[in-house]
Amino acid sequence: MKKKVEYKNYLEKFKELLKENSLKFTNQREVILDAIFSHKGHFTPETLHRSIAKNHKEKIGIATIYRTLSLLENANMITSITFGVNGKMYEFGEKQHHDHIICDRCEKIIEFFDEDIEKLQDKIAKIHNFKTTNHIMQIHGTCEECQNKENDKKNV
Amino acid sequence: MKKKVEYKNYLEKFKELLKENSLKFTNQREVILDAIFSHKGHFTPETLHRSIAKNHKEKIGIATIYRTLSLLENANMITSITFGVNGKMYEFGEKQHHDHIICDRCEKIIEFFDEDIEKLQDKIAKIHNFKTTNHIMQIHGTCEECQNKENDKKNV
DNA sequence: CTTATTGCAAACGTTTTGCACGTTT
DNA sequence: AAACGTGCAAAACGTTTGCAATAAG
Repeated sequence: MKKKVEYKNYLEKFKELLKENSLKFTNQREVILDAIFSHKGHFTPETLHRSIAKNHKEKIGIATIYRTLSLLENANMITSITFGVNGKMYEFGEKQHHDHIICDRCEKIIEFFDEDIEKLQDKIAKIHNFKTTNHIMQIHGTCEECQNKENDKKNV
Repeated sequence: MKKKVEYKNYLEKFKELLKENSLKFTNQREVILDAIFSHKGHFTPETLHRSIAKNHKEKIGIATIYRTLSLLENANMITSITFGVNGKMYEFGEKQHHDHIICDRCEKIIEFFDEDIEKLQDKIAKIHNFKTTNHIMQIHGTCEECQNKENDKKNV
């Protein structure tokens, strides 16, 4: 029940966004919004596209996916993160800002938030007279699981 | 004079790297190394390529640039940073680890280092039993200069 | 003379775009 | 009806790769 209500809000917000900009509420946009909402965690335009192809009868072109994702990102309803050189990842937005720990072996993503780091970032921006719009912080390495796997191999 | 000596060290280090891996010291590689060294600040494979085309008579294929950059990055002689989705940036390596403040208007890059942030990152990695290989931290926003430009416009 | 390296062009994966057609307002 | 959105295929972008020719060890 709770989820239903949340989605309604999300959808309402989206509709307002469209109205404010004289954009149109189309079936495709609704399907994409729904798919984003029900997609747990992180997704790429590709995974979203596949997930829609699987779970909805409507076939939506990849170009429309890209266009809608940009729209939503600009409206701060989703957030994007860039890792390497191969594409962007998105995540359902609106939640509290957080940063990422990324396992380069299994590509697992762990989210974290640290008040002190946030404060230090603000301090540094201030020192340089910088007006911050956002920041990126990623810790790359090997997660516990993958470390264990590596050790197992060595001990054979 | 100081620079000359530094470059010699850099070149020596590169030659050792090659020898250790039974790789060859080619003219192209020397030119690329030189170009990287004399390139102030940050560069992309493209800018490096153009700079070589301009300042050296030898024409070097873009593929060779990419291959050499990977080589140098793996050997930790240069470092790469990824911003958006449009390609990598490199910087002359070996120097102390640092992070970046990026102006999204004029694309200026300011480097900074903060001991406390580093410590906090280690702390967080430890909490999650993560073995860190490196981390990325970027503050995005508008630099002082660009803020002033914007204000000027408003006050016309 | 063996092995690595190069340049080229083709392939790659992701993202963007032009355009004729469809849909929302 | 006007304006915006769509799907498609083609283009664009940075990057990687296969290959035959070339250069270094």
